[in-house]
Amino acid sequence: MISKPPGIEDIFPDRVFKWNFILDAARNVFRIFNYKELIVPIMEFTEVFSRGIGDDTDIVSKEMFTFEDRGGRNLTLRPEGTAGIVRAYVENGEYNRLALNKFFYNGPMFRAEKPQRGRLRQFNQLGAEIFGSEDPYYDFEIISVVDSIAKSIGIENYTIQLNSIGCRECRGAFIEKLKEYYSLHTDKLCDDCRKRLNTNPLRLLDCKKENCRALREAAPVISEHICGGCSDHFSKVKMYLDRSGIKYKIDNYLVRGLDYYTRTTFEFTADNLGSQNAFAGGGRYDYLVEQFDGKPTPGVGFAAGIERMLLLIEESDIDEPGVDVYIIHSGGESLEKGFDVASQLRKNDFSVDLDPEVKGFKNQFKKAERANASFIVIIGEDELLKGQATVKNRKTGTQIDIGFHVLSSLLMSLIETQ
RNA sequence: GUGAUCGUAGUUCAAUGGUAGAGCCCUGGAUUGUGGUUCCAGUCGUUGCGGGUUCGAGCCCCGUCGAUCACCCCA
Repeated sequence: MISKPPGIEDIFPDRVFKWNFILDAARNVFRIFNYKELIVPIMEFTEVFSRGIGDDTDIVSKEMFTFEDRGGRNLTLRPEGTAGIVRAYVENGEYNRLALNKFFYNGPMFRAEKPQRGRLRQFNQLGAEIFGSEDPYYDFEIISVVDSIAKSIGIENYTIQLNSIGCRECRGAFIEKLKEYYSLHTDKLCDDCRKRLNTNPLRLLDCKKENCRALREAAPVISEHICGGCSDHFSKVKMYLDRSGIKYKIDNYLVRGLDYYTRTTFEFTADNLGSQNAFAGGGRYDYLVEQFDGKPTPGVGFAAGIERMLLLIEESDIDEPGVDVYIIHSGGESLEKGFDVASQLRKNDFSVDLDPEVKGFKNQFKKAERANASFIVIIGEDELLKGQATVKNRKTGTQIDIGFHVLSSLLMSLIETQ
């Protein structure tokens, strides 16, 4: 038997329904906040990601599905959404059309990681990006959008972790201080952290090893080293959050694994996700557009994992509605009558199902049950003789007889008034 | 990529190295027209795959593939 590759899922209807519930809720939030949908390719030139995300990040250095196409071009299945959107934004000169753009997107992403709970090789994200303003209001707005989506799909018990990692200038100075400090203690660092000291010193703060954690206690703290501009920016973000009643926790050690972030970074975490505890994350990226040779344009955005949100609402009973009518018949003329009713109702936008094969009534009642039908129409020998069909309201159990000539129209009004 | 645990029917799980089984699901019947409760019967297997040890392997050993969880990292 042929199976699917590791870390890739088939999604069957019961999960698809919840999936669409999440997407619909998100789309509604995006509408409320006036974001427009953007659809960009799943494949890009590899350079889009190496330049956008950073060559030294784990994602680029060891997690991308990269291949040569038949023309010898170096392509990669997108590991995240932002880089491709920035590429599209720059390539199409969107900043010449509007000073400010608010986009949202959703779709599959690919990372060649070892799968575990909440971590897949093909996973789906929905996210948004704002281009064209460095106003802290927009940092708040992005967080507020995620918060609204989480609330509207019924996720409870999540925490918003918030940090500012500074801008081009002050971050550089902070990193120097960090390097200075950790260089004095290289003997106590783990192997990974010794490498990080050169490649990505900010990540030193993120290490979970005991020794490294202990060292962190006395390490320079970022909030004390960001410049006045960044500090002011961060205060305003917090002010907006406070005003709108969105609770958050400052986490000076929140460092994200993509190089493009500046100033505000945030994560939405939930306890019951296992060790992959973030279901959304994002932040500001004021230099990313110029890194793609675009006109310098600040930006801020987020991405949320659909499968992880699905894990969080798995227990909630969001049930797919059933069909309006299920038709039970005994073949021959009774099937023909049932067929006519089904056609009539379907033309009028009602949902109907039936099994054309002649089976026992018990079998058909089971199917009506499984289809979660609101009404069951029974057309058998007796009904044909009487010239009336039996209509049963499945929830109340009451049934009435209705003449065939008014059956369709009466059914429709019954469904609408129930 | 590293580590731990685990792979038996569609599914959930049994089976001191000695003939592969049960619940659920599914199909049919008890009930010649009223489903979600009973009762009865039936279908479904190269025990993930490949080697090895043994008179004999689902069970032990090696390899391989896959899954789960954790590390790493992130959504």
